Amino acid sequence: MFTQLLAQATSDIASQLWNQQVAPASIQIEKTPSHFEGDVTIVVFPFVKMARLKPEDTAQAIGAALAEKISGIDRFNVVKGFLNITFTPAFWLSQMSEAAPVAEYSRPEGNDAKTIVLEYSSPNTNKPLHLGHIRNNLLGWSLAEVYKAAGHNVIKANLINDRGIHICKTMVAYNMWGNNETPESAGVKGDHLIGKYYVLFDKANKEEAAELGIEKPEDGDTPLMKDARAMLRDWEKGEPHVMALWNKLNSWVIDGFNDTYARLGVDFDKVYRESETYLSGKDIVQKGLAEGHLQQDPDGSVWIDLTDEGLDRKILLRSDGTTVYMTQDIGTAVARHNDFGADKMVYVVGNEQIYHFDVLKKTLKRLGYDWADNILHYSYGMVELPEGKMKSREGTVVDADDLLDEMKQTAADISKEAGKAQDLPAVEQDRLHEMIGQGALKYFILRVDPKKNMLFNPSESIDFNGNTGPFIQYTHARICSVLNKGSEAGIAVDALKWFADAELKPQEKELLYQLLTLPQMTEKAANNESPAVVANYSFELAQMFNSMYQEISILREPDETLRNNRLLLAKRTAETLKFAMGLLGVGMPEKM
RNA sequence: GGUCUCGUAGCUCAGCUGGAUAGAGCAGCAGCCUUCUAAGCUGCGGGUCGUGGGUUCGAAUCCCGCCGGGAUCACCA
Repeated sequence: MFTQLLAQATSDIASQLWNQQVAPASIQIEKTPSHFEGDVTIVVFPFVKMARLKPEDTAQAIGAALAEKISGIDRFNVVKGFLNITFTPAFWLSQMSEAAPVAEYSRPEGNDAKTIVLEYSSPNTNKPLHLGHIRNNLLGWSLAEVYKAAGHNVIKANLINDRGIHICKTMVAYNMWGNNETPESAGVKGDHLIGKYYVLFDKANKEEAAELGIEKPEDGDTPLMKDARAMLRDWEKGEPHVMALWNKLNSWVIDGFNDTYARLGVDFDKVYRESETYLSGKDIVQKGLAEGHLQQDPDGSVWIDLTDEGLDRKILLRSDGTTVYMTQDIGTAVARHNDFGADKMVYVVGNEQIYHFDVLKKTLKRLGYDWADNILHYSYGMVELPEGKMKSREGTVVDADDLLDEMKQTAADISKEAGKAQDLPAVEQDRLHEMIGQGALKYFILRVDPKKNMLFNPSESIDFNGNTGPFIQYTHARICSVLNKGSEAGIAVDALKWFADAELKPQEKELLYQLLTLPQMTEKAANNESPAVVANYSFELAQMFNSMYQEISILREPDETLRNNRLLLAKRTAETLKFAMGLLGVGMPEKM
């Protein structure tokens, strides 16, 4: 974009006038605020010292030199250390025709393209997905798209946690109360059926604990917990009847997950099962012990001592020689690094596991794997309800499938009330409502800073007006409608007419500027690893468009060149919105 | 207690690699649909950017202290 040109020219001027090297990337160039005259502003305070001039004179000197170098500069003015530059109409108009098509931003030529393995979702197979999982899935998928848009190669991975005490609990409950119930016979998704038995187990276990006076039902010695632990031992031995049940229940859950993934438009290049990887890491730890990086206690357990790095002593192998969570993560990280030659490994996991990943990275480094520095724990905040954290056991969760249904229904209600899209076939309307409902949900979740906890208030539900996904979808549909009406009336968009010498309105310059910053925006989103950047950019763009063309007419403009410029801007806006929101997984309807 | 993190309008959030008068949306009030989609637009009211210092031409943004919320520190995952 032209700001890079401007930065380069300014850098050259600094070296000519004051013999100082200034990196073009470090020069601050911004859109001029609307209450000052000018199109873009260069902040010249950093040059004041080298110029040995007052800020005003420094800006004046740079401005004069720039005006000589760049013919597109019409005039400039100086306010304190701010150099405000105004370009000629012809210069502005040339920018659009020189800009690369939006489609090309999706795969820029990146010479620093990295191979990134990005793990996300990673659910437990004992209960259905809830709103917290949705945040994980959307962030993970969208982050992968953002990386791709910045030119990286991404491998999306999912490690399904299909083994352990939690699934044994549901197996015990199913054996006791299941009566051969299946998802088909119960008429529910497999993950919901399994979730029912998990809750049943927990409830019954609490009752047993209360009767027996056991304090902690979780790790206490209730008969039910003993059964569950016995089943886990049988599973590890590979007892056929246990394996059969385990396979059956897991396949139900995973089928259910896959339905939800498909509905959300979330996918994976590689799916791992913890049952296949849970033994990994043991040999690595034993090797590390032999090499003297680790310690062994008298009872045989193996530890790493990270107290000198501000952490604690952590166990890596139990006294019976079995692995723990950390051991498995060491094993899978090494395998993943070797399998994919990954430059970077990203784990999308909630912020309650910051400590765990801190230990993982430091342990890997201690074991001699220097690439541990390339591990990023992409930790996101939790979704809170007005009454506090979501807790599966207390039933204070927002179920993912229910929420998706509700969003779709709300979209349908609003659409019907407004009398929109009534002429579409029922199937199309259904698809539209799904797209809008999901647009509202995805935008709601992705527009906030991933690091922060976010609040979801079910009683107020998610908005469809204002700074929302549907607003951006609406803007896109409106533009499509204008373009369609135009072509019906024989007014086609002609890219060549753009060169005509017609002044752009200030708002149109702002819109054009925003459109031209798309590549910088995707780069920023990738560097900050934040889909929220994309969401906020899209909203600003849509808002600018709506605001401007509420009053100004596009198709009824009598001047052919002006009309064509507006059509071009409109078309470009629609393409940009579709591309940007695509990074968030939000579909853009042509009608709504 | 140690470590990490968050605190911006009544509410939900932007802005944070320091820049000009701190922005949106929702909620409230007042307007705008025989004219390209009103899921929209325009206007009004609403702020000691938790607090006290420091760094400098300049701090919501960087550093330190304090106050308040959250997370975490298992032979669980």
